[in-house]
Amino acid sequence: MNSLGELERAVLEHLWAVGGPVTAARLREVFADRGLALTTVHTVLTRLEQKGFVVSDTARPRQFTARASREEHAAELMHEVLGQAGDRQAALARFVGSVSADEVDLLRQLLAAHPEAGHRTGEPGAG
Amino acid sequence: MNSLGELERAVLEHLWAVGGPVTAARLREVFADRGLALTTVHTVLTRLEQKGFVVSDTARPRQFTARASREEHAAELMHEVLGQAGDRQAALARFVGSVSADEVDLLRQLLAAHPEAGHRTGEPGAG
DNA sequence: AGACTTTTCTACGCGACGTAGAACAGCTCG
DNA sequence: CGAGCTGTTCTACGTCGCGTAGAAAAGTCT
Repeated sequence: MNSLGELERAVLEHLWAVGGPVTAARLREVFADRGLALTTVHTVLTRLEQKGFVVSDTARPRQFTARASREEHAAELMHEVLGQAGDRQAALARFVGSVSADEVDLLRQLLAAHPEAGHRTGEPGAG
Repeated sequence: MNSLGELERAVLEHLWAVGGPVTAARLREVFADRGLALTTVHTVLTRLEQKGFVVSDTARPRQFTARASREEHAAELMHEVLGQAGDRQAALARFVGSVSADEVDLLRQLLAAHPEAGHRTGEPGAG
């Protein structure tokens, strides 16, 4: 599922941090301390692209961009994990049952502002 | 993070399904269709134990048990994923923003019944 | 003690990842 | 248009995790 290698992970993290498109050459500079060859960076980027975590344009100095933000990615992963749980509801319950108080409050706010779902507490019935 | 091989995964799934302790020999029977050697099953169980997904007693025909239920495991993984997100709140928001309507409702119920946190939305009398 | 069961040790093939050279392709200067 | 530099693709190798299991050691039963 989330099987990324150390370098792959680091590269993806950087793409997330930058937010915008980055070239292989630029990334190489960023990871200068590792003394990587340009092809190494390229290979990693290509693999990340094959795995769907990164996209690139067709411009000449190819621009690589994280397909989703770090948070979107995390949210997606959470869904994946939830999907593996068999009993999604039970897993959700466990999850909610173990988040911090702060996050419980946050969840409440999030749900209060949420547009979706019945929320049948006196709905006129929009549809 | 969640890097389990196919067999490891299958074994863990079975331990979850069974719920209770299982011996290597029993597991071998369960996966008879794969024609595995007993040592293979043992190796897998040992690796799962090293990874912390399984525990075993010291009884002679060693009994292996999943450390957590499937749902607990999923919830733990969700936390791990959330932890990787940098901005936990943003990730939570993304997550909530993309769950199904049914699950949003479930989350509301879960949070309503949740003992933790302030929940200052006008409690009836608790206080 | 002998026979059978269980556990440990060791190892091999394969695929993923870190790593990079070699070759190929496109832009630039003249 | 051609030489040269930059960027891209192809191929490969070492390492490690996983599936797989044999051999041997350790424990159990009668």
